[in-house]
Amino acid sequence: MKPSIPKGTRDFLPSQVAKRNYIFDCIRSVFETYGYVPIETPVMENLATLTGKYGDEGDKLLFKILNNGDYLAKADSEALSEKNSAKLTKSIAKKGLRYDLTVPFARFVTMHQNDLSFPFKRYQIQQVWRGDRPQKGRYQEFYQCDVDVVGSDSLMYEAELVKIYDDVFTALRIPATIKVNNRKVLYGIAEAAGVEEKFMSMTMAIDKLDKIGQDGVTEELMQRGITTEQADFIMSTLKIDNLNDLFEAFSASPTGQHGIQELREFHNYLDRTETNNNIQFDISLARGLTYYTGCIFEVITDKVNIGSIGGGGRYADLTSSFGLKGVSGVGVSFGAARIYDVMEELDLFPSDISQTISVLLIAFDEMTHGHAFSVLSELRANGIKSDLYPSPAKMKKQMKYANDISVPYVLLVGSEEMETGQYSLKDMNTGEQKKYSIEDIKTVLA
RNA sequence: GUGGUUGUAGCUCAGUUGGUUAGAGCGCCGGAUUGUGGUUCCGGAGGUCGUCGGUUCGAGACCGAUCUUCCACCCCA
Repeated sequence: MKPSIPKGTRDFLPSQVAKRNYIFDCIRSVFETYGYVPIETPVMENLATLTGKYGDEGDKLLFKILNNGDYLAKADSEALSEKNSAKLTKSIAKKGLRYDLTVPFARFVTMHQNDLSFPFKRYQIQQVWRGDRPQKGRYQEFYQCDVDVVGSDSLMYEAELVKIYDDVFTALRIPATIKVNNRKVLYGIAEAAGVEEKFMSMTMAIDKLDKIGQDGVTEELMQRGITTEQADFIMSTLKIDNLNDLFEAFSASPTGQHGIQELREFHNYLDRTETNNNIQFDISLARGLTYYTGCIFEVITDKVNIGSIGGGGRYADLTSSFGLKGVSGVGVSFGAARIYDVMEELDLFPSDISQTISVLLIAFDEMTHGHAFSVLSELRANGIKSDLYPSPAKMKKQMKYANDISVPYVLLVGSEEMETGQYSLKDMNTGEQKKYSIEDIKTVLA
Protein backbone atom coordinates (compact mmCIF):
# COMPACT_ATOMS: atom_id res chain seq x y z
CA MET A 1 0.00 0.00 0.00
CA LYS A 2 0.95 3.56 -0.47
CA PRO A 3 1.90 5.19 2.84
CA SER A 4 0.05 8.30 3.93
CA ILE A 5 -0.84 10.26 7.05
CA PRO A 6 -4.22 11.75 8.03
CA LYS A 7 -5.06 15.18 6.69
CA GLY A 8 -3.96 18.09 8.79
CA THR A 9 -1.12 16.10 10.36
CA ARG A 10 2.58 16.22 9.53
CA ASP A 11 5.84 14.33 9.91
CA PHE A 12 8.79 16.26 11.25
CA LEU A 13 12.31 15.83 9.87
CA PRO A 14 15.25 16.19 12.27
CA SER A 15 15.93 19.75 11.12
CA GLN A 16 12.29 20.65 11.70
CA VAL A 17 12.28 19.15 15.18
CA ALA A 18 15.44 21.11 15.93
CA LYS A 19 13.71 24.32 14.91
CA ARG A 20 10.62 23.47 16.90
CA ASN A 21 12.71 22.71 19.96
CA TYR A 22 14.40 26.06 19.54
CA ILE A 23 10.96 27.67 19.92
CA PHE A 24 10.01 25.42 22.84
CA ASP A 25 13.30 26.04 24.64
CA CYS A 26 12.85 29.77 24.32
CA ILE A 27 9.27 29.67 25.56
CA ARG A 28 10.09 27.24 28.36
CA SER A 29 12.96 29.33 29.61
CA VAL A 30 10.77 32.45 29.81
CA PHE A 31 8.00 30.50 31.58
CA GLU A 32 10.43 29.20 34.16
CA THR A 33 11.92 32.61 34.74
CA TYR A 34 8.45 33.76 35.75
CA GLY A 35 8.01 30.90 38.18
CA TYR A 36 5.77 28.54 36.21
CA VAL A 37 6.19 24.79 36.58
CA PRO A 38 5.46 22.09 33.98
CA ILE A 39 2.65 19.56 34.09
CA GLU A 40 1.32 17.03 31.61
CA THR A 41 -2.16 15.60 31.09
CA PRO A 42 -3.36 12.65 28.96
CA VAL A 43 -3.93 13.17 25.25
CA MET A 44 -7.43 11.79 25.73
CA GLU A 45 -9.99 12.98 28.21
CA ASN A 46 -13.43 11.69 29.01
CA LEU A 47 -15.74 13.16 26.44
CA ALA A 48 -17.93 14.55 29.21
CA THR A 49 -14.96 16.67 30.35
CA LEU A 50 -14.65 18.27 26.94
CA THR A 51 -18.15 18.64 25.54
CA GLY A 52 -19.98 21.90 26.07
CA LYS A 53 -16.82 23.82 26.94
CA TYR A 54 -16.13 25.27 23.50
CA GLY A 55 -19.64 26.05 22.24
CA ASP A 56 -21.56 24.12 19.63
CA GLU A 57 -18.92 24.70 16.97
CA GLY A 58 -16.24 23.39 19.26
CA ASP A 59 -18.18 20.23 19.98
CA LYS A 60 -18.31 19.49 16.26
CA LEU A 61 -14.55 19.82 16.01
CA LEU A 62 -13.83 17.42 18.89
CA PHE A 63 -12.23 14.14 17.88
CA LYS A 64 -14.15 11.32 19.52
CA ILE A 65 -12.54 7.97 20.22
CA LEU A 66 -14.61 4.92 19.37
CA ASN A 67 -15.07 2.60 22.35
CA ASN A 68 -13.09 -0.61 22.33
CA GLY A 69 -14.81 -3.95 22.17
CA ASP A 70 -18.25 -4.61 20.78
CA TYR A 71 -19.33 -1.00 20.80
CA LEU A 72 -22.38 -1.61 18.64
CA ALA A 73 -23.87 -3.96 21.21
CA LYS A 74 -24.12 -1.06 23.64
CA ALA A 75 -25.04 1.56 21.05
CA ASP A 76 -28.19 3.61 21.38
CA SER A 77 -30.33 1.62 18.96
CA GLU A 78 -32.88 4.40 18.66
CA ALA A 79 -30.24 6.93 17.61
CA LEU A 80 -28.79 4.33 15.28
CA SER A 81 -32.05 3.69 13.45
CA GLU A 82 -32.71 7.44 13.27
CA LYS A 83 -29.19 7.87 11.84
CA ASN A 84 -28.72 10.61 14.44
CA SER A 85 -24.93 10.83 14.75
CA ALA A 86 -24.86 13.44 17.50
CA LYS A 87 -27.17 11.37 19.66
CA LEU A 88 -25.35 8.12 18.87
CA THR A 89 -21.95 9.51 19.87
CA LYS A 90 -22.62 9.35 23.60
CA SER A 91 -23.29 5.63 23.50
CA ILE A 92 -20.31 4.60 21.35
CA ALA A 93 -17.56 7.06 22.37
CA LYS A 94 -16.60 7.71 25.97
CA LYS A 95 -13.30 9.43 25.25
CA GLY A 96 -12.06 12.27 23.08
CA LEU A 97 -8.75 13.90 22.12
CA ARG A 98 -8.10 17.13 23.97
CA TYR A 99 -9.08 20.27 22.06
CA ASP A 100 -6.95 22.67 24.07
CA LEU A 101 -4.88 22.62 27.26
CA THR A 102 -7.03 24.93 29.36
CA VAL A 103 -10.05 22.72 29.98
CA PRO A 104 -7.92 19.66 30.85
CA PHE A 105 -6.01 21.98 33.19
CA ALA A 106 -9.23 23.03 34.92
CA ARG A 107 -10.06 19.34 35.37
CA PHE A 108 -6.54 18.76 36.67
CA VAL A 109 -6.79 21.59 39.20
CA THR A 110 -10.11 20.32 40.48
CA MET A 111 -8.86 16.77 40.89
CA HIS A 112 -5.59 17.72 42.53
CA GLN A 113 -6.71 20.78 44.49
CA ASN A 114 -5.45 19.30 47.76
CA ASP A 115 -1.98 18.70 46.35
CA LEU A 116 -1.53 22.21 44.96
CA SER A 117 -0.58 25.50 46.60
CA PHE A 118 -2.43 28.53 45.31
CA PRO A 119 -1.79 30.63 43.39
CA PHE A 120 -0.71 27.71 41.24
CA LYS A 121 1.39 28.65 38.21
CA ARG A 122 1.78 25.98 35.59
CA TYR A 123 2.93 25.67 32.01
CA GLN A 124 2.18 22.88 29.58
CA ILE A 125 3.59 22.17 26.11
CA GLN A 126 1.64 19.40 24.42
CA GLN A 127 -0.33 18.62 21.28
CA VAL A 128 -4.01 19.31 20.83
CA TRP A 129 -6.39 18.11 18.09
CA ARG A 130 -9.20 19.81 16.24
CA GLY A 131 -11.25 18.37 13.40
CA ASP A 132 -11.04 21.58 11.43
CA ARG A 133 -10.62 21.80 7.67
CA PRO A 134 -6.88 22.29 7.18
CA GLN A 135 -5.35 25.40 5.67
CA LYS A 136 -1.99 27.11 5.89
CA GLY A 137 -1.18 27.53 9.57
CA ARG A 138 -4.24 25.48 10.48
CA TYR A 139 -3.69 21.84 11.31
CA GLN A 140 -5.70 19.06 12.92
CA GLU A 141 -2.78 18.27 15.21
CA PHE A 142 -0.63 21.02 16.66
CA TYR A 143 1.30 22.03 19.75
CA GLN A 144 0.10 24.60 22.17
CA CYS A 145 2.27 26.16 24.84
CA ASP A 146 0.05 27.31 27.69
CA VAL A 147 0.84 29.29 30.83
CA ASP A 148 -1.87 29.73 33.39
CA VAL A 149 -2.16 30.82 36.97
CA VAL A 150 -5.15 29.80 39.06
CA GLY A 151 -6.24 30.76 42.54
CA SER A 152 -5.81 34.53 42.34
CA ASP A 153 -7.79 37.31 40.74
CA SER A 154 -4.97 39.83 40.91
CA LEU A 155 -4.63 41.84 37.70
CA MET A 156 -0.90 41.59 38.30
CA TYR A 157 -1.06 38.29 36.47
CA GLU A 158 -2.68 39.76 33.39
CA ALA A 159 0.26 42.15 33.20
CA GLU A 160 2.71 39.34 33.89
CA LEU A 161 1.32 37.20 31.07
CA VAL A 162 1.43 40.05 28.59
CA LYS A 163 5.01 40.62 29.63
CA ILE A 164 5.70 36.93 28.98
CA TYR A 165 4.31 37.38 25.46
CA ASP A 166 6.55 40.39 25.06
CA ASP A 167 9.64 38.52 26.28
CA VAL A 168 9.07 35.46 24.11
CA PHE A 169 8.38 37.33 20.89
CA THR A 170 11.31 39.63 21.55
CA ALA A 171 13.59 36.62 22.05
CA LEU A 172 12.31 34.97 18.87
CA ARG A 173 12.60 38.29 17.01
CA ILE A 174 8.99 38.15 15.81
CA PRO A 175 7.44 41.62 15.61
CA ALA A 176 4.18 41.19 17.50
CA THR A 177 1.09 43.17 18.32
CA ILE A 178 -0.57 42.14 21.56
CA LYS A 179 -4.23 43.07 21.54
CA VAL A 180 -6.05 43.48 24.83
CA ASN A 181 -9.70 43.79 25.69
CA ASN A 182 -12.04 42.80 28.48
CA ARG A 183 -15.12 40.66 28.23
CA LYS A 184 -16.85 42.88 30.78
CA VAL A 185 -16.39 45.83 28.44
CA LEU A 186 -18.11 43.88 25.70
CA TYR A 187 -20.84 42.91 28.12
CA GLY A 188 -21.11 46.57 29.04
CA ILE A 189 -21.77 47.43 25.41
CA ALA A 190 -24.51 44.82 25.29
CA GLU A 191 -25.95 46.06 28.55
CA ALA A 192 -25.88 49.71 27.54
CA ALA A 193 -27.47 48.82 24.21
CA GLY A 194 -30.11 46.72 25.95
CA VAL A 195 -29.16 43.46 24.23
CA GLU A 196 -27.71 41.52 27.18
CA GLU A 197 -29.47 38.35 26.11
CA LYS A 198 -27.69 38.52 22.73
CA PHE A 199 -24.27 39.14 24.28
CA MET A 200 -22.51 36.12 22.74
CA SER A 201 -24.05 36.67 19.35
CA MET A 202 -23.12 40.34 19.45
CA THR A 203 -19.48 39.69 20.34
CA MET A 204 -19.11 37.27 17.44
CA ALA A 205 -20.27 39.97 15.04
CA ILE A 206 -18.02 42.61 16.63
CA ASP A 207 -15.04 40.29 16.38
CA LYS A 208 -15.23 40.53 12.61
CA LEU A 209 -14.71 44.31 12.52
CA ASP A 210 -11.18 43.99 11.05
CA LYS A 211 -12.39 41.67 8.37
CA ILE A 212 -15.76 42.94 7.21
CA GLY A 213 -15.66 46.60 8.32
CA GLN A 214 -18.25 48.75 10.06
CA ASP A 215 -21.02 48.27 7.53
CA GLY A 216 -20.48 44.54 7.55
CA VAL A 217 -20.70 44.35 11.33
CA THR A 218 -23.81 46.54 11.40
CA GLU A 219 -25.43 44.25 8.88
CA GLU A 220 -24.42 41.15 10.77
CA LEU A 221 -25.72 42.57 14.05
CA MET A 222 -29.10 43.12 12.45
CA GLN A 223 -29.09 39.62 11.01
CA ARG A 224 -28.60 38.43 14.55
CA GLY A 225 -31.86 40.13 15.60
CA ILE A 226 -30.51 43.43 16.89
CA THR A 227 -32.49 46.55 15.92
CA THR A 228 -31.03 49.31 13.77
CA GLU A 229 -30.99 51.74 16.72
CA GLN A 230 -29.24 49.23 18.94
CA ALA A 231 -26.73 48.38 16.22
CA ASP A 232 -25.98 52.07 15.66
CA PHE A 233 -25.47 52.52 19.38
CA ILE A 234 -23.09 49.54 19.47
CA MET A 235 -21.12 50.82 16.49
CA SER A 236 -20.77 54.30 17.98
CA THR A 237 -19.53 52.80 21.25
CA LEU A 238 -16.91 50.81 19.35
CA LYS A 239 -15.45 54.07 18.03
CA ILE A 240 -14.58 55.28 21.52
CA ASP A 241 -10.91 54.55 21.89
CA ASN A 242 -10.01 55.83 25.34
CA LEU A 243 -10.92 54.31 28.64
CA ASN A 244 -12.17 57.49 30.33
CA ASP A 245 -14.77 58.21 27.64
CA LEU A 246 -15.83 54.58 27.67
CA PHE A 247 -16.26 54.73 31.43
CA GLU A 248 -18.66 57.63 30.91
CA ALA A 249 -20.51 55.77 28.18
CA PHE A 250 -21.03 52.89 30.60
CA SER A 251 -22.88 55.02 33.18
CA ALA A 252 -25.81 52.62 32.81
CA SER A 253 -23.65 49.50 32.94
CA PRO A 254 -21.91 48.57 36.19
CA THR A 255 -20.33 45.57 34.48
CA GLY A 256 -18.90 47.75 31.71
CA GLN A 257 -17.43 50.15 34.26
CA HIS A 258 -15.97 47.24 36.17
CA GLY A 259 -14.29 46.09 32.95
CA ILE A 260 -12.76 49.52 32.45
CA GLN A 261 -11.50 49.44 36.04
CA GLU A 262 -9.83 46.12 35.37
CA LEU A 263 -8.14 47.44 32.25
CA ARG A 264 -6.87 50.47 34.17
CA GLU A 265 -5.47 48.28 36.91
CA PHE A 266 -3.85 46.01 34.33
CA HIS A 267 -2.19 49.02 32.71
CA ASN A 268 -1.00 50.30 36.06
CA TYR A 269 0.97 47.12 36.51
CA LEU A 270 2.15 46.92 32.94
CA ASP A 271 3.33 50.55 32.92
CA ARG A 272 5.87 49.62 35.58
CA THR A 273 7.74 47.36 33.22
CA GLU A 274 9.49 47.83 29.88
CA THR A 275 7.97 46.25 26.79
CA ASN A 276 9.30 45.97 23.25
CA ASN A 277 6.19 45.00 21.32
CA ASN A 278 3.09 46.96 20.49
CA ILE A 279 0.43 46.50 23.17
CA GLN A 280 -2.91 47.74 22.00
CA PHE A 281 -6.37 48.13 23.48
CA ASP A 282 -8.80 46.77 20.89
CA ILE A 283 -12.44 47.05 21.80
CA SER A 284 -13.46 44.81 18.93
CA LEU A 285 -11.39 41.88 20.16
CA ALA A 286 -13.89 39.26 21.33
CA ARG A 287 -12.49 35.70 21.10
CA GLY A 288 -14.81 32.80 20.69
CA LEU A 289 -14.06 30.49 23.58
CA THR A 290 -17.03 30.85 25.82
CA TYR A 291 -15.30 30.58 29.16
CA TYR A 292 -13.48 33.92 29.24
CA THR A 293 -14.89 36.44 31.71
CA GLY A 294 -12.36 39.26 32.16
CA CYS A 295 -9.31 40.47 30.25
CA ILE A 296 -8.72 38.78 26.91
CA PHE A 297 -5.60 38.75 24.73
CA GLU A 298 -4.65 37.93 21.20
CA VAL A 299 -1.29 38.19 19.44
CA ILE A 300 -0.83 38.81 15.76
CA THR A 301 2.12 39.64 13.57
CA ASP A 302 1.37 41.92 10.66
CA LYS A 303 4.32 40.59 8.65
CA VAL A 304 2.62 37.28 7.91
CA ASN A 305 -1.02 36.59 7.13
CA ILE A 306 -1.55 33.54 9.28
CA GLY A 307 -4.16 34.52 11.89
CA SER A 308 -3.35 34.80 15.55
CA ILE A 309 -0.18 33.27 16.99
CA GLY A 310 -1.38 33.41 20.56
CA GLY A 311 -4.44 34.09 22.66
CA GLY A 312 -5.84 33.84 26.14
CA GLY A 313 -7.66 35.52 28.94
CA ARG A 314 -9.22 35.40 32.37
CA TYR A 315 -11.77 32.74 33.21
CA ALA A 316 -13.37 33.37 36.58
CA ASP A 317 -15.26 30.15 36.79
CA LEU A 318 -13.79 27.41 34.64
CA THR A 319 -13.37 24.88 37.45
CA SER A 320 -16.93 25.27 38.71
CA SER A 321 -18.24 22.90 36.04
CA PHE A 322 -16.01 20.29 37.70
CA GLY A 323 -17.34 21.20 41.13
CA LEU A 324 -14.63 23.57 42.35
CA LYS A 325 -16.06 27.05 42.88
CA GLY A 326 -14.45 30.41 43.46
CA VAL A 327 -11.14 29.66 41.75
CA SER A 328 -10.25 32.31 39.22
CA GLY A 329 -7.65 31.69 36.55
CA VAL A 330 -5.91 33.54 33.78
CA GLY A 331 -3.70 32.19 31.07
CA VAL A 332 -2.35 32.58 27.58
CA SER A 333 -1.40 30.19 24.84
CA PHE A 334 1.31 30.22 22.19
CA GLY A 335 0.55 28.56 18.85
CA ALA A 336 3.84 26.78 18.22
CA ALA A 337 3.04 25.60 14.70
CA ARG A 338 2.09 29.06 13.53
CA ILE A 339 5.06 30.64 15.26
CA TYR A 340 7.18 28.10 13.39
CA ASP A 341 5.58 29.03 10.07
CA VAL A 342 6.06 32.73 10.74
CA MET A 343 9.71 32.26 11.65
CA GLU A 344 10.28 30.14 8.58
CA GLU A 345 8.71 32.75 6.35
CA LEU A 346 10.66 35.61 7.92
CA ASP A 347 13.83 33.50 8.03
CA LEU A 348 14.32 34.04 11.76
CA PHE A 349 15.83 30.69 12.74
CA PRO A 350 19.54 30.79 13.64
CA SER A 351 21.57 28.77 11.16
CA ASP A 352 23.40 26.58 13.68
CA ILE A 353 20.47 24.97 15.49
CA SER A 354 20.30 21.74 13.52
CA GLN A 355 23.90 20.81 14.24
CA THR A 356 24.02 17.49 16.04
CA ILE A 357 27.68 16.54 16.47
CA SER A 358 30.88 18.57 16.75
CA VAL A 359 33.20 16.18 14.97
CA LEU A 360 33.01 13.24 12.57
CA LEU A 361 35.82 10.69 12.60
CA ILE A 362 36.96 9.23 9.29
CA ALA A 363 39.13 6.12 8.98
CA PHE A 364 40.88 4.71 5.92
CA ASP A 365 41.02 0.97 6.41
CA GLU A 366 39.88 -1.78 8.74
CA MET A 367 42.79 -1.36 11.14
CA THR A 368 42.48 2.40 11.55
CA HIS A 369 38.69 2.08 11.76
CA GLY A 370 39.08 -0.04 14.89
CA HIS A 371 41.51 2.47 16.33
CA ALA A 372 39.22 5.35 15.43
CA PHE A 373 36.47 3.65 17.40
CA SER A 374 38.60 3.81 20.54
CA VAL A 375 39.40 7.49 19.86
CA LEU A 376 35.67 8.04 19.44
CA SER A 377 34.99 6.47 22.85
CA GLU A 378 37.48 8.72 24.48
CA LEU A 379 35.99 11.86 22.92
CA ARG A 380 32.50 10.78 23.95
CA ALA A 381 33.69 10.02 27.48
CA ASN A 382 34.75 13.66 27.59
CA GLY A 383 31.32 14.85 26.58
CA ILE A 384 32.24 15.74 23.01
CA LYS A 385 29.37 15.05 20.61
CA SER A 386 31.00 12.87 18.01
CA ASP A 387 30.53 10.03 15.58
CA LEU A 388 32.54 7.70 13.35
CA TYR A 389 31.60 6.84 9.79
CA PRO A 390 30.52 3.18 10.04
CA SER A 391 32.98 1.84 7.48
CA PRO A 392 36.35 2.83 6.03
CA ALA A 393 34.69 3.84 2.76
CA LYS A 394 36.22 6.05 0.14
CA MET A 395 37.25 9.39 1.49
CA LYS A 396 35.15 11.26 -0.95
CA LYS A 397 32.08 9.44 0.27
CA GLN A 398 32.90 10.03 3.92
CA MET A 399 33.73 13.69 3.37
CA LYS A 400 30.52 14.16 1.45
CA TYR A 401 28.56 12.68 4.34
CA ALA A 402 30.34 15.06 6.72
CA ASN A 403 29.41 17.92 4.45
CA ASP A 404 25.79 16.80 4.17
CA ILE A 405 25.24 16.68 7.93
CA SER A 406 27.10 20.03 8.25
CA VAL A 407 29.45 18.86 10.96
CA PRO A 408 31.95 21.63 11.79
CA TYR A 409 35.02 19.38 12.15
CA VAL A 410 36.31 16.14 10.65
CA LEU A 411 39.02 14.09 12.34
CA LEU A 412 41.11 11.98 9.97
CA VAL A 413 42.39 8.71 11.41
CA GLY A 414 44.93 7.02 9.12
CA SER A 415 47.92 4.81 9.75
CA GLU A 416 50.25 7.79 9.95
CA GLU A 417 48.03 9.44 12.60
CA MET A 418 47.74 6.19 14.48
CA GLU A 419 51.52 5.78 14.72
CA THR A 420 52.39 9.35 15.67
CA GLY A 421 49.33 10.07 17.85
CA GLN A 422 48.90 13.33 15.94
CA TYR A 423 45.50 13.45 14.28
CA SER A 424 44.47 15.67 11.40
CA LEU A 425 41.58 17.91 12.38
CA LYS A 426 39.88 19.60 9.47
CA ASP A 427 37.74 22.70 9.89
CA MET A 428 34.94 22.17 7.38
CA ASN A 429 34.07 25.84 7.14
CA THR A 430 37.53 27.18 6.35
CA GLY A 431 38.99 24.00 4.87
CA GLU A 432 42.04 24.36 7.11
CA GLN A 433 43.63 21.25 8.54
CA LYS A 434 46.05 20.91 11.47
CA LYS A 435 47.51 18.07 13.52
CA TYR A 436 46.71 17.68 17.21
CA SER A 437 47.16 15.13 19.97
CA ILE A 438 43.98 13.70 21.47
CA GLU A 439 44.43 15.89 24.55
CA ASP A 440 44.59 19.02 22.38
CA ILE A 441 41.56 17.92 20.39
CA LYS A 442 39.58 17.63 23.60
CA THR A 443 40.29 21.27 24.42
CA VAL A 444 39.74 22.52 20.86
CA LEU A 445 36.34 20.83 20.65
CA ALA A 446 35.27 21.32 24.26
C1' G B 1 -19.49 21.37 8.15
C1' U B 2 -20.48 24.74 3.08
C1' G B 3 -18.37 26.49 -1.69
C1' G B 4 -14.06 26.43 -4.64
C1' U B 5 -8.92 24.73 -5.79
C1' U B 6 -4.66 21.39 -6.36
C1' G B 7 -2.13 16.55 -7.38
C1' U B 8 3.10 14.44 -13.35
C1' A B 9 10.66 11.77 -10.99
C1' G B 10 13.24 12.90 -4.18
C1' C B 11 12.05 18.67 -5.01
C1' U B 12 10.19 22.79 -8.30
C1' C B 13 7.56 22.50 -12.58
C1' A B 14 6.72 21.72 -18.51
C1' G B 15 3.60 18.37 -21.30
C1' U B 16 -0.16 21.40 -27.96
C1' U B 17 -7.62 20.22 -30.16
C1' G B 18 -7.27 13.23 -26.66
C1' G B 19 -2.58 10.14 -30.81
C1' U B 20 4.07 6.21 -30.81
C1' U B 21 8.68 5.08 -25.97
C1' A B 22 5.89 11.36 -20.60
C1' G B 23 10.34 15.84 -20.47
C1' A B 24 13.55 19.91 -18.03
C1' G B 25 16.20 22.13 -13.97
C1' C B 26 17.82 21.00 -9.24
C1' G B 27 18.88 16.80 -6.17
C1' C B 28 20.60 11.56 -6.07
C1' C B 29 24.23 7.55 -7.68
C1' G B 30 28.93 6.46 -10.38
C1' G B 31 33.49 8.25 -12.73
C1' A B 32 37.48 12.12 -13.78
C1' U B 33 40.43 12.15 -8.34
C1' U B 34 43.05 4.58 -4.42
C1' G B 35 44.42 10.43 1.94
C1' U B 36 40.13 15.26 1.35
C1' G B 37 33.62 17.74 1.07
C1' G B 38 31.20 22.24 -0.55
C1' U B 39 33.34 24.37 -7.41
C1' U B 40 33.84 22.09 -12.52
C1' C B 41 33.41 18.21 -16.40
C1' C B 42 31.50 13.27 -18.12
C1' G B 43 28.07 9.26 -17.46
C1' G B 44 23.78 6.79 -15.04
C1' A B 45 19.44 5.49 -12.33
C1' G B 46 14.73 7.11 -11.12
C1' G B 47 7.56 7.95 -13.01
C1' U B 48 1.00 2.51 -11.94
C1' C B 49 0.89 10.86 -14.34
C1' G B 50 -2.87 10.82 -6.15
C1' U B 51 -6.39 6.42 -6.16
C1' C B 52 -10.64 3.72 -8.12
C1' G B 53 -14.14 3.58 -11.93
C1' G B 54 -16.22 5.46 -16.72
C1' U B 55 -16.19 7.58 -22.01
C1' U B 56 -13.04 6.36 -26.40
C1' C B 57 -10.00 2.42 -31.48
C1' G B 58 -6.75 5.25 -28.11
C1' A B 59 -6.67 9.11 -21.68
C1' G B 60 -1.35 12.46 -18.10
C1' A B 61 -5.27 15.36 -20.78
C1' C B 62 -12.40 14.33 -20.97
C1' C B 63 -16.42 12.61 -17.10
C1' G B 64 -17.70 10.62 -12.00
C1' A B 65 -16.35 9.16 -7.13
C1' U B 66 -12.71 9.30 -3.41
C1' C B 67 -8.22 10.92 -0.83
C1' U B 68 -4.92 15.03 -0.33
C1' U B 69 -3.30 20.33 -0.75
C1' C B 70 -4.36 25.26 -0.67
C1' C B 71 -8.28 29.30 -0.63
C1' A B 72 -12.97 31.69 1.03
C1' C B 73 -16.73 30.88 4.82
C1' C B 74 -17.45 28.88 9.94
C1' C B 75 -14.32 28.89 13.81
C1' C B 76 -9.52 29.32 15.66
C1' A B 77 -3.43 28.54 17.44
